[in-house]
Amino acid sequence: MTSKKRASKIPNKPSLDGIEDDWCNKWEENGTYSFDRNKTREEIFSIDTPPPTVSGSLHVGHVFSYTHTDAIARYQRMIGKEVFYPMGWDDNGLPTERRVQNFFGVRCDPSLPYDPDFKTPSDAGDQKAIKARGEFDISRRNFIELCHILTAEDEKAFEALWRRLGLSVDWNLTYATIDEKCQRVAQRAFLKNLERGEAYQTEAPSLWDVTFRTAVAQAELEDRERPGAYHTLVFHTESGEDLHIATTRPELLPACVALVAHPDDSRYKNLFGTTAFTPVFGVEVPICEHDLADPEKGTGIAMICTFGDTTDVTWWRELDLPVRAIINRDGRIVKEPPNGISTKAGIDAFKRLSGKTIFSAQEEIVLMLRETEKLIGEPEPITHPVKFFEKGDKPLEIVTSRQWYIRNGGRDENLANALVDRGDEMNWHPNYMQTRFTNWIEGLNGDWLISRQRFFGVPIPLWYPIDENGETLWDEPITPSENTLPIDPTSDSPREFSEDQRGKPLGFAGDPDVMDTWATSSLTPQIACGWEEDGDLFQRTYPMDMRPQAHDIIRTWLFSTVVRSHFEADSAPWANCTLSGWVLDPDRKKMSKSKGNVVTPIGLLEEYGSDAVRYWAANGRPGTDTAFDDGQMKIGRKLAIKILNASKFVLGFSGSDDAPLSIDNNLINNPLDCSMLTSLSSLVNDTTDAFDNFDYARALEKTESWFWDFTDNHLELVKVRAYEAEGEASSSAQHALRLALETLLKLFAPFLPFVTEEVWSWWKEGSVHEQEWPSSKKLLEFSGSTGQKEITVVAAQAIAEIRKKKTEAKCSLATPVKNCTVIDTPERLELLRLALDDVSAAAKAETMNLVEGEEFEVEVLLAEVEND
RNA sequence: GGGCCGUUAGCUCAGUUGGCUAGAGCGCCUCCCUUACAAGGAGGAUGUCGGGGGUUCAAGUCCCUCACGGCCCA
Repeated sequence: MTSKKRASKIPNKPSLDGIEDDWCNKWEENGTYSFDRNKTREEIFSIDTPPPTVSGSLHVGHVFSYTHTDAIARYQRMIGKEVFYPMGWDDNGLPTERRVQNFFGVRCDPSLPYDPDFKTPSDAGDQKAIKARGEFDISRRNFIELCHILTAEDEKAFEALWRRLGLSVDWNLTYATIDEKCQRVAQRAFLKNLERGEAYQTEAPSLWDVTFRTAVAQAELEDRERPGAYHTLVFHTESGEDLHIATTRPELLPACVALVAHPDDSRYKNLFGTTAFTPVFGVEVPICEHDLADPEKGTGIAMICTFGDTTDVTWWRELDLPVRAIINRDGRIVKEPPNGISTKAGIDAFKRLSGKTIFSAQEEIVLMLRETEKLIGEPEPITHPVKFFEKGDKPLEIVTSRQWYIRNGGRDENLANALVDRGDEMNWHPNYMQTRFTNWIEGLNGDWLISRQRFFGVPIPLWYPIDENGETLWDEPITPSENTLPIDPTSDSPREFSEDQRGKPLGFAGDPDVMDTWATSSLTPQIACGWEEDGDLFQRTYPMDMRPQAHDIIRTWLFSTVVRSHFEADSAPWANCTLSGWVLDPDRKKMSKSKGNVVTPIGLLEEYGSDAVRYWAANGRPGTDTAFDDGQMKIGRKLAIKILNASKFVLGFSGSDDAPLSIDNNLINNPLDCSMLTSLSSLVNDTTDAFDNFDYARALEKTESWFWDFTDNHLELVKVRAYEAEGEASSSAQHALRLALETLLKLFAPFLPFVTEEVWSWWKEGSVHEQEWPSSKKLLEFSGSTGQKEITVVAAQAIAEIRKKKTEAKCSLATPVKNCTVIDTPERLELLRLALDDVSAAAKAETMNLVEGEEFEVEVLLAEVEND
């Protein structure tokens, strides 16, 4: 435990300035956080970091939750685990695509051939110039190349921020979800899903965003309150009576395939099984019963259209109704009337709608209903929830199209139960978060739609044969062999064909779609651990030990990752799921760019220092939302400075410059010193338990509290004795202080990696982050039999009381005490007696009297008071 | 409408299987330049533990209920 370093390494005026750059560089040079893949599975702690979306900007929420993970990573490293801690970038997906379009002023046209001579637009980033020239079209491959150019820049900025924050990531293990390896993994996993029947395609109604022209999955939906209006339409029953139907979407009247009411609704019971005729179009539709019909809504009887909302889809499926689709993928009414509309009046009426947007179609149909007097009264305005794509700004439509799905239990109870059970294989921190996972699975009502009609993503790795009539045979996909992955079916051709057969009769067609981003990012454990790429690494790291994330992605990312591991490995992907909360602004609203309340992390790191920001973050309890509070960062900075100063003090007793700052346990024999170490030993116990339970916040809180008590009381009490140049009593104080400091630096290291490393470097070799976590058992051994924990408590109370008397007398704490009398129980006096010299010295008391009594009380006769 | 979480000092939050007089920091007030620290230190005041009911010798903690806030989903 000796060190060759000298006390002269300790700066005169310790400072936090610049320590981030210094230590980031040294950690990189020394490979402090590099992963040693020769360790066995038992020795390794593997962390599945959810890759942040690189085209967005990092915000304090990222800093918050990634700090939590890093604290745990550092703890695991110190208890001897080889930490596998890779970082990824999620650059795959729509946000990147949009950014690339805007930044370079280009649009992707997947039908264009790849242009190998394409040059990056010279006016990239110049919005004015781009606006002047307008966007131009490029091929998918060229577009993706531009995506790579832009995300590479983003990744550099992200990495710099993470390094500055002090994440102990091994930066040699970085991946990006659009890189070649990730594409290969995603395509391989898809092909395996396909082979096992876990992936399938079907022509089905799916939610469609007309702006982005893409299908949208259930997990990407959000409800937004929108104004609407109930229009009351007049249908006719087969016996010629009027039937009033309230609808918010009269423009879908030509898509009406049935009417529906609740089975118990006495108003309509006698109509079930009969038919009615739609107004204007005169189409005969059945009147059905279904318990999803709400007797309270409108007139209690609703029209079912293909498709107005997801309830329509349910009714259509369960009541086995025909399809009369009238909305195309642009969100306009189709040209030709759907089957069922056969009268001349009906066809003429439909012509007035075709080609119109939803909005103008509604105006037109209202006009027609008025003309035929089939609209009762005025539309009644209401506010109701409407489904949106979370990134979109027009209501979703439901269109029927051919899409790929992966089974997720939404249509298969056995699978759903199996996935719920996977939740039991994992430890959830905090525990109650598992309920959200279970509830989400139980609430699913469809499989996972993974095809996206976008460009920047992993292509669905399939081709389809074209028959002699030029019809594409969608049901007979051609799969690539695994060793050719990744492929792009729009530019690569299947091995049985040549490129000139693309799109021709008896040739082939490539699947034009890409996979949902989650279809790749749900595979991060497979990607990071080298599934089917590096079997040796895989068996050392998978299933992973830990996966952190914010609680809002339980239903998306967490869930889909469990689905993929369930299929691919028949296991849960991780042993532990940790959930972090959100950073809220002071009004308790979620911080977000659109609200303009986002603070840039780099500014915070520069203003308060990385340790201070980490301190704030680490105070956020697992799973608990935390208000953004720069006051906490100021406190964190204060704590870091206090650590510097206290360390300087503790290490400043070495006397002559060439005395090594050693720790010799045998020299620690003073009862107060031993008592302090006993107390420290139980702190180590508490923090170790907290960390083992992934409760970093508790570990920090306990350590911090103990540390402040240590500086306020113990340092003050032993100060005089420690200053004595020589002697046994002085040595005991000095060596105990050093042992306490060494221990504290280790306890703080997961939270404040910079300041602890700085102090460590003053007197020790190596990195504090590579040290062994303190052992409470060893500390107990060092403190020996005299280490009664209460001595330090009693002594601290006595000195605190004396300080209080001095303060009440408005005297300096340096004021000498003529006589001090402590009244207390015999047991406590016995303990105090063991530290009496230190208490007396710290109080500057000439004489100390100990008097037995019932209650603790201190009487102080101050020297100056006597003189007055 | 359902699920989950929260409500403790002016503010931000601790308070683990129920157990001494409910705590910390910030802010506020008073004092102190003391040989680690004035970007510091010492001390002080501050509570209907959201409301109501129940279980218990004992409830901030357990149960019921209501209110408010947040998130997720219908």
